[in-house]
Formats: sequence, C-alpha cells, structure tokens
Amino acid sequence: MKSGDTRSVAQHIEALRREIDEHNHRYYVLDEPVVSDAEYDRLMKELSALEEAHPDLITPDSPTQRVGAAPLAAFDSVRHAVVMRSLNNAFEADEVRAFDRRNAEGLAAAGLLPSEGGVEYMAELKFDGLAVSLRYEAGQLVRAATRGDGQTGEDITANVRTIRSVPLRLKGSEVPDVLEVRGEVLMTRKDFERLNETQQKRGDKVFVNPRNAAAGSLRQLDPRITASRPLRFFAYGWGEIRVRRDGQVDLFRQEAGDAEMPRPTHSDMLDWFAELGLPVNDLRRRLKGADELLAFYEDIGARRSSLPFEIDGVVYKVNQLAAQDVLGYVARAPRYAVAHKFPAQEETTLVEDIGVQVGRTGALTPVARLQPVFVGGVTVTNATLHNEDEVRRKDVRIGDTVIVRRAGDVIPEVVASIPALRPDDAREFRMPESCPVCGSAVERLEDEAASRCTGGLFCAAQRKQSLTHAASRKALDIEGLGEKLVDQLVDSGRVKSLADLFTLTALELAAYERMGRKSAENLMRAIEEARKPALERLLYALGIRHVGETTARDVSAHFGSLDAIMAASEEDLLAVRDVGPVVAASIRRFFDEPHNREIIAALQKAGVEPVHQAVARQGKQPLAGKTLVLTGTLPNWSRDEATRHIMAAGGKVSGSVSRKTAYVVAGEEAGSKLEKAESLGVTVIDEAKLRALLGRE
DNA sequence: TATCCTCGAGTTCA
DNA sequence: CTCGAGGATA
Repeated sequence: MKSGDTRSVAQHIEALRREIDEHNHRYYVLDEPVVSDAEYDRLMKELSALEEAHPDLITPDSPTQRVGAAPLAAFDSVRHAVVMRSLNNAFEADEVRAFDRRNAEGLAAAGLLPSEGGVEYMAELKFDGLAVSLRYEAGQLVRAATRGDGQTGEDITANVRTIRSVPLRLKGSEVPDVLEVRGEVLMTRKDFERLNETQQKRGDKVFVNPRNAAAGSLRQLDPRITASRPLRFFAYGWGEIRVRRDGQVDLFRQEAGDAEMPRPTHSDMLDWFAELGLPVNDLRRRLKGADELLAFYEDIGARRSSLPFEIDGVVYKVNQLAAQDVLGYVARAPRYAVAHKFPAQEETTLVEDIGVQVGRTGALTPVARLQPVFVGGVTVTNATLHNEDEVRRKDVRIGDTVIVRRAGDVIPEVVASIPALRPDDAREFRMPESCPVCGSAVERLEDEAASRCTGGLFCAAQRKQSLTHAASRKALDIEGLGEKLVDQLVDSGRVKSLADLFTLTALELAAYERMGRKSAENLMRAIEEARKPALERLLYALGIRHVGETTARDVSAHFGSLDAIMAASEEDLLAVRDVGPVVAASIRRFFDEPHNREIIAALQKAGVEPVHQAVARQGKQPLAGKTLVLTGTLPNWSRDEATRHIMAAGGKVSGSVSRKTAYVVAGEEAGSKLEKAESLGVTVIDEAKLRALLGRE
C-alpha cells in the first residue's frame, strides 16, 4: 500500500470520527440531533469497515471503541490526584441563611466585600446518582474512578467509556493538558423503568430505584453489560487541572489555593466544560444572597417530580473562585458550598409488626407497622401491603429493614425489603385463619388475591365500615358521622344496620362521648336530609359488591325505582350497559338475602324514600360522548366540581388515560396520568381551556 | 381468546 | 394513586 493512500485513509477516518463525535455530542449532550438514526448508523458502519481494513489506524478514542475491553476479574483501586470531598448538608432555611451570613462575613474580613445584592452563588441540582471522577490527558479520557472514600476509588474506566454522553476526547483545539472532571453518573426515570421492564421479561433482577440501577450498572465487571444500560453523566466540579500557557504547563489545583484558574468563577468553569463537550445540566443559576437561593430551592422543589431524573436537593457554591479559596475548608467539606436537601422521598426503616385490617367487604389487608420514619415531609408509621401475595413478592418479614417511599402520591408504600439486613429472628407473615375482629372463618377464593372474613355483617369491623361507607360524601352524605362515633354506636349495640341510623334521636346522641348538643343537632339535620336520597346514592350506599358509583348510576337510570331494581332478574340486569354476569349475580344475590330485605323494609319504615332525579338536562352538550381524565389540582375547581361541570356538558370522567380519552385536564402537581397522556398523544388542557370548551369563561 | 378500557376497592397523615 | 378484575370488543 502506498503511503499517500494510507494518509488519505487516515484523514478520512479522522474526519468520520469527528463527525460521529459531533453527532454524539448533539444527541446525548445537547439533546438536539441533526441527523437521523439511520444516517448515524451508516457513518458508524463506514468507520468500522475502514478500521477493520486498517487495524493499525484504530485508536482508543474512536467512537467504535466504547465497548472494547474484556471483562475484569476485579476493579483496580485508583488514588485521586485531588481528594473528592463531600458537602455539608442543610435542611432548613435558617441553615442556608446562616451559611450566607458566614460567607459574607468571611469575605468582608478578607477585604472581599460582597457586591450589591449579597454574595454571588452558583446554584445547581444535587443529582441522586454516583459521584465519579474522569481524568483527561491531552484531551483523551484516560481514567475514570468512583469516589470511594474520597482518597481512593475504583477504576471503572472501561465502564464509563460506554456512557455515550461522556466524550472519549474533549472538543476544541485548546484542550487542557490535564483535566479531572467531577460529576454524577445517573439514570433517568424513564430509562430506569424501561430497563426494569426488560429485566423483568428476562427474569433478571429488578432494581429498586434509578440510583441503585445506576450503581449496579457501573459496578459490572463486564463492560458489555454496562454498555447495555442507559447511563448518563453530568459534570459539576473538578480536581486537578493543568493548562499550557505561553508554552509552559501551569498547575492548577483548587485545593492548593493556586492563583489563577482557567476561568474566574465556578459558573465560568462549568461553561468551559460545556465548551469542551462535557455534559453540564442546564438547571443552574447565578444568584445573589440567601433569599434568591431559597427561591431557587422552592422552584426546583416544585418541579422535582417532573424532572427526568431524581435529585435529592440543590447545591449552592460561592461563585468567585478567589472567594472560595478565602473561605477554605473545614474537615472534609468546603466552607464555600452547601447541599440544601429536600425531605427524603425514600427512607429505610424497621417493620415492627404486620397487622391485619378488615375492610367493608371483609377483605383482610396486611399492614406493615413501621418504626416511625420521616419521608416526603410526613412521619410514616403504617404502610399497606395489599395482600398475601404482595407480602410474598416483596418478601417482607417482621423485623426486616425495608425501603419506604411516598412517590408522587401521598400514600406510603413499602418498596422492597433488604434481606441483607434481616435478623435471624425475623418472622414470616401468616394470614390468620379466623377473623381478628369477629373470629369467623377466613377464606380465600381461587383466582382471588384477597382473603376475606366470612362473617358478613355479623362482623363488627364490616358493620362499621359499611356504615361509614353509607354515610360517605358520595353516598348518603351524612356529615358528622365519623369513625369515632360509628365505633361507639356499633360497640354499644345501638346501631346494627343502616336502618337503625334513622331511628336515632338528638337526646340519645348527646349521651355519647364528644357529642355536644350542637353536634347532635347538626348530625340529626344531616340524617334528616338523607331520608330523601337520590336513588343512585341509596343504591351505592347499600354497599353491594361490584356496585360502585358508576354502576349505581347506570342501574338507577335504567330501572328508575328501588322496587324495579329489587324485582329485576339477572337477565333484566344484564340489559344495563357495563353490567355483566358477575355484577348482575351480585346484585340479585344481595336482594335475595332475607337480611338485606329486612334492612330495606326497615329503611322504608323509617321514612327513607329514594327520589329518582330526572337528569334530562337540556341545553348545550359540548362534550357529548367525550371522556376526560382529571389529574393534579386545578386552580379554581375541586375535582368534584370539575366532574359535575363535565357531566353537565355531556362528558364522562374516567380515572385512567387511554387512547379513547379525549382530553386530560392537568393542574398543579399532575402525576403519572400526564406522562401517560403524553406518551399516547392525548391532548392535555388546563382548567382555563376546559372552561372554554364548556362554553363558559 | 387476547387485549383494551373502565370500574371498584383499599389506603395515609394531619 | 394503584392494582385487580369485570366487561366489551376484535
């Protein structure tokens, strides 16, 4: 081969590499690709083919060489040229104010008077991932290491090379001779979920959270596995830096207090990293004084759940590097920076016991009694475990340490147990064979997840729950009949069924605890109003299995009176839309039960008479035939109000998003339904748009 | 029969 | 909100 040929091939290869690097940068770092995946693949193929033909021209920084290394036996340890420090934490606003005050005083004492508006800071996100250090020499990525104890970490170069957003060589012609970049490796929530889906399909281990998934992926001895995991990287700091100046190599080490860094402020440094092609997160601000820092914290906190990745707080750093040097370090952490943490969304705690609750339908629900733990802003002591299978699946035992979460939602959830921390005397949960409240037999039907108490209304727990259900807002709406009072009424034997409620007198009520004359009168008035319920409300209040709000409404509208419903055969019932064999049989069985007939007779005797409201509301029906889904908190309407308005306009409100959903109405702190809507391409509107659709401004 | 769409039921803390 | 399960539909 002629040497001229080789040079032109080498030039061609280099040009291809530059082009691919640029596309990589645009795709993985800037998130704005300019070529199709197919075009990108074509370039990669062309490069591979050329390299295959000229193996001598392969260099380690070639984009084809991300996954090259063979599996390791173990990780080598690496000593960091400059220690990787940790940050002091702040949880309260006062601590942040104190931090700002200390900085202002410290700088003033050194003659560095803060500018107008206070000390300048760089505020950034605190990613919930793994801290790593990347070492570039002459622009080439030569080493990547975990944080370890701060002095010494593990060599994870082969794995980090597979992370697409980490450049194998720095961009630009003036790269530093040495640059140690510090940053965080993490996984986005979406990537995490997708990874777990494939893991589950393959029967592989499912990860508890994105952080663990990222940690597990980074600690693979086989880089090919890491390459298949969707990891990301964000740069936020640095260790050793050497830059050539006037032909001389200058050494810059922040900790040594060296005079001049390549750029004078922390934010300039991050901008410089971005110019070198390193991923730097956009959510960073230059701010002045404690008030602006706290406002940033609030703002990020409000957006936390909608960020693509998990963060556990924000970080404030004094922006002037000269000022950072003046403030210096205390013990392991810099004085010029602080991590302002959000309340943890996930915590570990101890399962002290697993109790059992009896629901309205007799379902026995295991509940983990937890050692109180502060998660997501509240102290959690109980968490449902749903059913026996769930306890098995999560392998939660009494005495276990578990991970507890309050995700997007309010309700605490046991995410997983940590078997490694299990004591020898940990006990497995056994579903009791008899009801803990009434002692009746417990049965679990085949193909059902729930175990049920067979005691029916003989069981005090079920009686109480059915009364509470009947009094609830969507049923008879009896205000003032709370859990405590129901307990007393049932325990005293005064109220055995729904009908007994309507024979109560104010005088009688006053005898119960915490029942003054005023409360008793209010309750009597609420009971009085409940004597004329809409038919669908009464039907719902009866608590027939499989008959909820919607079915009660459909059945009421179809038959028009309680007598007609009671007289309907299973076949008649099947004619109602959305009523199938199971629901029809359940309704028929309820009214065949002599005890239930007695209760209804007693209700009628007590003057309870349902009215069938003709809902034949004329007028405009702009949402006729449309299904809407509500999520989050609307600015002016409650969920119920919005539902009423939508129904009045002929629309339906459903609880879950599907392709048939016409609109998703999203308010503040919208949850997973918003994401689902976006993935299905369903139109998302806000309250104002909904009002416009309803024809009211 | 499989798949999608809804509905029902249970649930925490302040 | 999420899961389980019933009902409708292809």
